[in-house]
Amino acid sequence: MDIDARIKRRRRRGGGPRLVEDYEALAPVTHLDEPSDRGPVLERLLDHLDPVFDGRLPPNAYVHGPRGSGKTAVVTALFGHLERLSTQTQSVIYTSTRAGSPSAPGFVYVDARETHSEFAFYHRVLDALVDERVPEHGVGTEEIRGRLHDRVDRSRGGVVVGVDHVGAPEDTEAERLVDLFAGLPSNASWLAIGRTPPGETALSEYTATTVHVEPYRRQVLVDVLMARASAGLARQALTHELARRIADWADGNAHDALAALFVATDRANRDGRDRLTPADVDAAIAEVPVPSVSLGRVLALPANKQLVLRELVDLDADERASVTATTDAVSAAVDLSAGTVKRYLYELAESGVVERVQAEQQHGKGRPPSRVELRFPPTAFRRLYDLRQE
DNA sequence: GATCCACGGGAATACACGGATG
DNA sequence: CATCCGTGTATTCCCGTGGATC
Repeated sequence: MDIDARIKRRRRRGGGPRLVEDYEALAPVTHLDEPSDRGPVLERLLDHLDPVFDGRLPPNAYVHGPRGSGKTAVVTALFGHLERLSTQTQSVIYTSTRAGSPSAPGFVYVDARETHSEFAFYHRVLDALVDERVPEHGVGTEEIRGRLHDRVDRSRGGVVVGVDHVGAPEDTEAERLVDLFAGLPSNASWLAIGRTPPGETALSEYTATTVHVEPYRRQVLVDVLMARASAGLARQALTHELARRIADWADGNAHDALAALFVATDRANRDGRDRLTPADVDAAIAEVPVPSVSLGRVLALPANKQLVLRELVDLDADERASVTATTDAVSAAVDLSAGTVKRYLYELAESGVVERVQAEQQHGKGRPPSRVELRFPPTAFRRLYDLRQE
């Protein structure tokens, strides 16, 4: 680690007791390389991917389960390991055969929250497969798709594309994805991950396998919390008792549990304490909305939308009394036009990041305004956002 | 010069209310 | 009394433009 980072860490804790060893390790959006206690799911995913170990492609698949059940945690970890294995195998083969064509399938993880357009999707997959940088401008979608086909057709093993956070069924999301997947090379198969049960999404009509992920059981969730605490907090900072308290409340949702731990930690840290108290935990639990949108989703938003949210979390009640008032307050602080800020707010409400709550109509004239309420814990967002700006 | 996409801006539509109208 | 209309506000929808990048 370089000296700057060491100094920064010292300054940040200001010589007081060091509660937080590592905010990143503690963050609800971070996934550990070895997720705890998702063994059975891992086994079923490996069963599905088994053909890979004979150099063949598995069929398409759909993984589904409720919020915070560890879908992303297990898939990112698994794909990470497989990709590492794959590149190692490739280099072995590369040195022992004359052709440079790799035989082990590649594994690419794509977060649909960050790749909205067709261009972005193919770009992401191609970028993960090749060493050279893939241009983001000046070249059309078809060109990128063509390059991707070339690259994958040349490989013998093909590629498995994992697409996480695929959307709700009502919109045309499933249709769009099917088209997107149809544009992949023939030597590719996909694994989609979402919350929608298979019967309710057209996606499952194209898959041979579906894997269901169950919510965490209470004791397992306690273990998850304790593992996080030991990765990111000072020793003894989180007691078993408090972890149980969080787990009871979170009801199997690891995201919300970790968010509560994160907020509680922030509170204790601000007060200069070196361990969490029941009051910290209670306050944190009160701050996490139910239902809440995942912080990963918030932090995957375009930069300027996050900027708007960053201002929003610092506004006081009367500045949030209506969309118009909020627009005025935010656009005064930010280099965006009022029109854009307002549109953002409506779009954020549409996607569930914030919620519009209609005011009790008071001043007779006109349609009654609605105020904007957060669907995520503001303390957690504030801290994570600020950390990422450094 | 080509391309993507974030912004900006404005038109169209929805909603609430009170008063006018049949 | 039921319905329509005008006004004012909120919300949704759409698309052209331009910055950034290759």
